[in-house]
Amino acid sequence: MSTDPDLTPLQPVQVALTPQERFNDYLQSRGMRNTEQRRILLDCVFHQHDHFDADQLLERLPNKGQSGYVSRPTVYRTLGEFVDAGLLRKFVLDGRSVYEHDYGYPQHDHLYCSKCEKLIEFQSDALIKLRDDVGKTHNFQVRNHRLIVTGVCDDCRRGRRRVRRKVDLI
Amino acid sequence: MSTDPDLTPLQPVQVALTPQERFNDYLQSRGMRNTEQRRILLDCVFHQHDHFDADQLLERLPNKGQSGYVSRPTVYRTLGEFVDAGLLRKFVLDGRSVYEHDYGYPQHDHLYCSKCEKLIEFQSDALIKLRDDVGKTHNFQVRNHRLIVTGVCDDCRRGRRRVRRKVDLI
DNA sequence: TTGAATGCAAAGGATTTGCAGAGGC
DNA sequence: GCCTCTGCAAATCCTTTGCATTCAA
Repeated sequence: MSTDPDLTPLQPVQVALTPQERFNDYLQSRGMRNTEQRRILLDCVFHQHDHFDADQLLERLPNKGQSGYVSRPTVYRTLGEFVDAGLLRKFVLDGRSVYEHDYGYPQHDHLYCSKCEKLIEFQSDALIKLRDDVGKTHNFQVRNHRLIVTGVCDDCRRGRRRVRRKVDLI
Repeated sequence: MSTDPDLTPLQPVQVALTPQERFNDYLQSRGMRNTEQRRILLDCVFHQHDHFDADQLLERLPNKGQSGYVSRPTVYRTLGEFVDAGLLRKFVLDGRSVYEHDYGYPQHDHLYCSKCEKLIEFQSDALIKLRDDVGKTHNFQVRNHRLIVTGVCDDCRRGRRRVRRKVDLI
């Protein structure tokens, strides 16, 4: 390989269906309904690639009373459905549930900057192998894993001032 | 090495001070006081080597009204102090904060069985190297990491019936 | 038409905080 | 005696739930 894989931005994976199509299949297979709220949330979630929590998703949506509004309980319920449907992955950071694209996106892990709270994605085949090897050694059937490497990112080491966000764009 | 390091139970690390001595140093250096509650909790926490959360620690202590009782807020406050003092490490599992020995115990990671909720420790130098290499590639200053590999443990694969606990002994 | 989904309000669980009294140093 | 620590009660934060109404199929 000529370029370092850890510095190549993660590339989308080839998938047969759009997230919308895949979610429709999921809904139909379970006798669930294709409601306006589910369409709004799916569009919002797949409109940009980033990490977000329920609050941040709510902030991107119209306020109460306006058209396109979705209530907080419905946001929580629907995020759970997206995870079930294999569209999103969820993990916990500083006590909040954080979501990221799963469908159409490769397996990866994160560097987490404790100064600016930015998440940086990286992909490592060696980690997958390591994890599987440890599993074999313990006769443990591996389903998945979650690695978060905490430290200080390049920007913060250089002393750059930047807005501190709860969870940053990549 | 003749034995597989992943199957050798993790061995304590040589340390100069007992946890009690180290915590006393920590308290003195900050002008904090050596109270009975702190002594009770430190003894309880280092009396056995396992993973536990605040509730489980409370369950091991005398009830309200009895001698040796420590209130819930004090348990939470003191666990935070133990983490600050480098005695315990904390991580989040299924929405609860779980604590484990840090002082006098080697860096390690966990296999987490989603059936019986048991935690199995393993140590991997290759993981440390991998994590440091990824950090270098991104000019990211690594402080620490947390890897949890989820799956099904040996016992559960064999279909053994066992009590399902919130967080099991190792 | 009919059962599923929504929004509201309220509950829930884990953890934290304000404060008055207790207790190290 | 001073100032920290504790226990109590209440608050907080994030998330979930019960229920009457709305709405997709």
